[in-house]
Amino acid sequence: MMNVRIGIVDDHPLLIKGLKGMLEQHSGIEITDTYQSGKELLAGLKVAQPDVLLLDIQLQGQSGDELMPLLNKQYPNMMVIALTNMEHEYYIKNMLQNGLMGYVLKTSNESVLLAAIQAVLKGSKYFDPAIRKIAAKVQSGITQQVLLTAREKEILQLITEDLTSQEIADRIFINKKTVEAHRLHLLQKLGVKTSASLVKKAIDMGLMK
Amino acid sequence: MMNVRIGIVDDHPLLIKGLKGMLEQHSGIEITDTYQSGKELLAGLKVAQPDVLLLDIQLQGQSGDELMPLLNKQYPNMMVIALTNMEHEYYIKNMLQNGLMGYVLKTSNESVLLAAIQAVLKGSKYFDPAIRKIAAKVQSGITQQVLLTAREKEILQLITEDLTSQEIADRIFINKKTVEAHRLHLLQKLGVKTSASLVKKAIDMGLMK
DNA sequence: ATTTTTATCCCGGAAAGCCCGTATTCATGA
DNA sequence: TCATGAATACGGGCTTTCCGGGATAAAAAT
Repeated sequence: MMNVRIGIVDDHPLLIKGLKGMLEQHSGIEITDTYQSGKELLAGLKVAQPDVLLLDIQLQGQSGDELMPLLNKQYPNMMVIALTNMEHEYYIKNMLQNGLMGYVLKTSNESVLLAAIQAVLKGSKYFDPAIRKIAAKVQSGITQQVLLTAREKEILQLITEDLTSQEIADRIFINKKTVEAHRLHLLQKLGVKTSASLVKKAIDMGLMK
Repeated sequence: MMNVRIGIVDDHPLLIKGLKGMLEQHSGIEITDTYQSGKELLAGLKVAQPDVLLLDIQLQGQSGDELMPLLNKQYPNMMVIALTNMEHEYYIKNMLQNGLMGYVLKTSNESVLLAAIQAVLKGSKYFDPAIRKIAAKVQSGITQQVLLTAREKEILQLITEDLTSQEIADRIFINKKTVEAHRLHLLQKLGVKTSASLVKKAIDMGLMK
């Protein structure tokens, strides 16, 4: 394998340490930087950029899919591979639209990760076998992605925090009827008829933690 | 450190491989077995038992907190340390009641894990600093465990499946008012006032996946 | 430049959920 | 055995959500 400098972003030090030890046994691979948060990453990249970045999505603070647009814009030559447990269409689509080159699940083994690294170095995209079906669907544009507006996400969050529409309205200074309209749109977008199953479905789809 | 044989149960091969490489750099530590599922674990333990078992909770198939009672009964001399992201009281309590000796979060670093291993080898319990407050609360018996009846769990499940009280009533042949009574008890037990946040809380507490 | 879409906001009425009761059954242990 | 509590079941009354409308302004597409 050609010489490659790799960066790792993950909030699990145990995983970083393990991954580092593992990857460095391969000649040509060098782990140049590891970061435990988005903040650390952004600071570190100003100093030096790796060729390939392994990026977890679930990070405390700024999440991977919030970071991705920034990375794509500021460091377009850095190949980013998502290394995560999130296998929801929502994230795969979001990340791909922002220049992600590879997607590897943490449940995969070493050979998959190495294959992904080699692929993106050649400029090709790489998807974990376990998510190829979803990735193909997403890339073909067949999916009609459920996209929530900022306001809808905000309402959804407050709904899970045990607030009624009236309480939400008071909190964010809009009419109660408007909150109910947002609720209706949430129900329609996720294809359910009760707020209870809305929450379940949103969690299942990865729209919220 | 004294000689110790360690087993690891986790469905992330990357983490296992990394952890193994990391721990084996310490003299006296030997990783004798690694398992990717509860099934593999139970089969493997029949052949040989490690001194310390690092057990993830979120496993596909049988989860760690389902395995724990079995392990405690069949292999009481094996010291089990939970190595997981789950930091909910529900799990900590459940696991501790079934003989768990240590609880380490995956967001911790190497030294915490080593400290946990050393502690349990001496027969003491060890908790990750990040969860000591919760652990103390659980051990002191202050918490009153939320216990749902079979009927309540059944209703809760149907609520998340997008059914109204009337539909649930029709499905299981009871009066709509009775369903609403169960709903009320669910709300009271979990300390919320809407079904939407009930679902969120139930998931957070691990009462359902 | 003008259509089309999207996000946000508002109303009225029907449906469902929430909260106060009470009743019956059943298991437990004083 | 009889008291206690817990689980299940049901009713009335009030609140909230749900769902049919529709309006407006901003952004995107043509």
